[in-house]
Amino acid sequence: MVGDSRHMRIGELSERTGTSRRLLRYYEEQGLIAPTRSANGYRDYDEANVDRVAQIRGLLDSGLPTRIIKQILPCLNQPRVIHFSDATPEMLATLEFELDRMTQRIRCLTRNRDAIAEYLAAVRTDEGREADDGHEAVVGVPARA
Amino acid sequence: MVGDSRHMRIGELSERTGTSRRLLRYYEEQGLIAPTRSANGYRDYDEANVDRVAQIRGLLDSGLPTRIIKQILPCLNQPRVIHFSDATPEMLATLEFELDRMTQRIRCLTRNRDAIAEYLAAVRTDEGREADDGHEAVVGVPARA
DNA sequence: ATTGACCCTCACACAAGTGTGAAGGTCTCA
DNA sequence: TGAGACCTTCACACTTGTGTGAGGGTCAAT
Repeated sequence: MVGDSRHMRIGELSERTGTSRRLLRYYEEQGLIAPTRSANGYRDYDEANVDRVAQIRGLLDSGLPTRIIKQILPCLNQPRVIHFSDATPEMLATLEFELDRMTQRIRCLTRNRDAIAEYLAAVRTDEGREADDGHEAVVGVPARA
Repeated sequence: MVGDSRHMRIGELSERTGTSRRLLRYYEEQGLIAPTRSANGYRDYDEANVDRVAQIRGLLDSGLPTRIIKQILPCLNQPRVIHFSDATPEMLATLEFELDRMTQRIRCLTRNRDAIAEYLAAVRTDEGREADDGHEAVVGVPARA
């Protein structure tokens, strides 16, 4: 199957991903997406770019810089298939390093999220009563940077 | 127990947390830490600030801006005890909102981390063989922003 | 042929997090 | 009393991700 060729210009991609045109161009400039160009200079995106952009946004929001996202994206190809032939040793090292960092981030976020969840639960339990005194609840602890 | 009063100046805290003095002052300016001052103008930090700073760094690295960290830190007090009396409704709303965002971040990071882990595993399995052709492996999908 | 809705590039601007350094105060030790 | 190692504030500067707008093409519909 040669795939459906549902193409679009920057405006549509912008609307479908909730991302400003400016940012789509920026991501391109950073090498995160590579739309083709139509006869007139217009950028031409295909369906796969929708997920791609969502992925980029998610990673950016999680604190990864474009520089890193650019490096890990090739391992996360659209048809959910890995094509590796271009796996240099440095590349793999970077990947392992980032894997670790991501795991740390996840731990830190989880710990703090759980702490907040507990806090909210405690406050809600306490609702109605006047809480003018100190109450107790166990809270998480930071991650080692 | 009135707690051990192991105090220190900015230089020591900097070394113990691996954070530049500049940043410690910046975090203070942003209201994330509030050292007291000695008779001379020197900042005076106590032991609890070590964990505090680690926590701040972790959250920052996870993509949370100081503005948000400032809001959630009060719920994450040092003796791992929650003192709530200052829980305004807006505050709780913000907290719930951020809780959601953190959960999304965690999902996105986890998904992508797992994808990278699988990629690495696949590459390693393949090690030695000449991989000049496309190989296959299932990969994760982005998070909805 | 003009209008309107697209697209293009370029560039200035801004907030956040961080580095760096100047100009100067404090304290300890020889 | 001077040197050295701290500390202070202030300020300029860089990078990243983002907004905004100027100046200008393309294209379809009227």
